[in-house]
Amino acid sequence: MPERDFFLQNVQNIARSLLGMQFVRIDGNGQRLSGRIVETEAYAGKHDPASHSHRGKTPRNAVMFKPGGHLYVYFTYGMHYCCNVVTGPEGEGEAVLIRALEPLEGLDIMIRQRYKKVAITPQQFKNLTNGPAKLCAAMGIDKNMNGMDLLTGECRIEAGIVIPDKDVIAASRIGIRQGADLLWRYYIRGNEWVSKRGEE
DNA sequence: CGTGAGATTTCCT
DNA sequence: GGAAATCTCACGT
Repeated sequence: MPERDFFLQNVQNIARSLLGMQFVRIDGNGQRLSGRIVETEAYAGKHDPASHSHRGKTPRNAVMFKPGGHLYVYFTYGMHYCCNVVTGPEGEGEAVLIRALEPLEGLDIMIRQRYKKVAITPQQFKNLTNGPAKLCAAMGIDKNMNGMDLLTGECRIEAGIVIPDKDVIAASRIGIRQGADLLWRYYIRGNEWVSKRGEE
């Protein structure tokens, strides 16, 4: 499991390094829910027009200004939660959005939390964690987990497999207008769980 | 399989 | 007032 220093690096380095690592949550019953991180996006501080922190601190984005290694969970489109790993020193307002996971442990619990039932179709299984709001639903992440420290909490990052540079694709971030020219979205080439794949 | 409407909070203009 | 770091469902192909 990474130390604090890992989360104080440059936000783009961390977004790329998180590919292949595991995002783990220990739920209220002590069950491990986990997935391999296969897609991320870097959001920088005040100079990144697409970042929530671009216009300064508000009640919603306050956690982004904590030191790296905290969890920033936001509510969006009136419906969904998305989760980020805060990066950089305190006050920078940088974070990495976790956009997609390849599910590894606790699949039955994830399926129940996302679909409220046990039996699902193959199409529903494909949609379990291939998007930022989908993986939050499956992992049971909501506003109660906003601000949690990943180094001590029930939610953490663990070492996984190493992804070589030739298998990392950098692309434009999804769902934004400002800053669309920056290639700050990273994903694993050919991975079936990536939300939107381009040329591979 | 593709397309389009709807759900409905937070923050900015 | 309206867009936003999204997803689901209905309906047509």
